[in-house]
Amino acid sequence: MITVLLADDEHLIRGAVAALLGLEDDLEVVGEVARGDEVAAAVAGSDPDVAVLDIDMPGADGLTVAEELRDAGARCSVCVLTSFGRPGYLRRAMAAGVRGFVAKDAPTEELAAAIRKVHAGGRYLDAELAASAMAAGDNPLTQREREILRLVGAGTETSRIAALLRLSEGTVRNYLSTAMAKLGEPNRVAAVRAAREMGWI
Amino acid sequence: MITVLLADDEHLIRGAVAALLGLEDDLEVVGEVARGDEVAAAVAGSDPDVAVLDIDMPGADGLTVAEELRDAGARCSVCVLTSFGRPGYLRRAMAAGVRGFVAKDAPTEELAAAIRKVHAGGRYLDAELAASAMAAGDNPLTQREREILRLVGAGTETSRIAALLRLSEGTVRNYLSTAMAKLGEPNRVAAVRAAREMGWI
DNA sequence: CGTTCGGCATGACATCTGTCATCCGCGCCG
DNA sequence: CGGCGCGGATGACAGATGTCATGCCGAACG
Repeated sequence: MITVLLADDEHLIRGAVAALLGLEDDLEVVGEVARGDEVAAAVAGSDPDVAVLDIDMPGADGLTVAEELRDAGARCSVCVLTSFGRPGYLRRAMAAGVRGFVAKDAPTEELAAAIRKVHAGGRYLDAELAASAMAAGDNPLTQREREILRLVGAGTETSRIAALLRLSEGTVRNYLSTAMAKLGEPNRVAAVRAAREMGWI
Repeated sequence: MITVLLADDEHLIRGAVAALLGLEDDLEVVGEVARGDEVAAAVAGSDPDVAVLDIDMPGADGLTVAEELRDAGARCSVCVLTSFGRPGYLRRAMAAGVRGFVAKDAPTEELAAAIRKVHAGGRYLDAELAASAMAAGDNPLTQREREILRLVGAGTETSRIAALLRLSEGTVRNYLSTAMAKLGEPNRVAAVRAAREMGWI
């Protein structure tokens, strides 16, 4: 029997996935949490074989949590679940020692298959996702560029961003300009959208 | 036995919800589709008692589909499933004759309960959602403002928006200005974010 | 009927944004 | 060591953005 911990912020989805896994004879859901920052405690408490983490969560996102678990030397394997085909996430997940990567629009059987494979010490990559990650290539954005794109995406004014990062406004605009050039987008709104889509911010 | 049609673009989630509903003795999932524009055909084909529609779907969003079903005089009741607490969606759903409205982060039991209630001719509203809808009030944006916010959100340049809508650029900026004022946001990015959050675009 | 109001539309103006040339500092390699 | 490339940082400038005053039209109302 493989024990599983589920982390996803949407209660209904979490329950539905639990129901799905419950249909498998060799899988047992031993814990559920709604926030990234609750995962560590739950892993310590219920000691699951595999942790299934959604990426978009309040508290801490799934990838950050995976990095924490690796650094803490946790016993359990990690399987990440992602909404869209954000290729950039895959690299970070790999770096965090995640061995399972499943897209939410993958066929139903894939999740259980991924959990088994990961628990056996293997890797599981959604084929579509892996392909789009190859196609997209590396994240070309620097730390500063990502930071500023994130703030712009939150609707922050340029002046506030400059103050927050102790930069001149011109510098902030300049980072945005290089980011827009790298992404091939004509303005900040499009750049934020594109970077989000790629999983680069 | 209540027959159910599921519409959600994420395969895994759709399968998981189907598994969840499969646990209920009186519910049977008789069809699944991944796109809004496939719903009408599936309803005609499998003649379900209740259609469970996600709002965010390619092809046509859940609310548009609900309006279509109502206009076509479809027999089946509709239960809408929504990701975030986008209060603005609720009003549109009500107007479209939707009688069930469930948030994806609602407790697991709520979906089955909503389906039964809706099938019996009653209404089902997620309490949290209803409360936030009351708090948020009406959508203050005009048709034009919504149209332009949507285009800006897609990263379209002002000049292209003007061309698309046969307006002068100044007019486009003006609609954005009034939208920003109504939303209390300082720039277009923030305005788009706020409007999305409220379910107003 | 006249008035009033809200949505639509425009141009002019001040401000903000995006681009460019430039400089600094650091790590790397011949 | 000297030179090169890259990320970080800046200010100046042209062009895009946000605001404002204004006008038009149709619906609502006395």
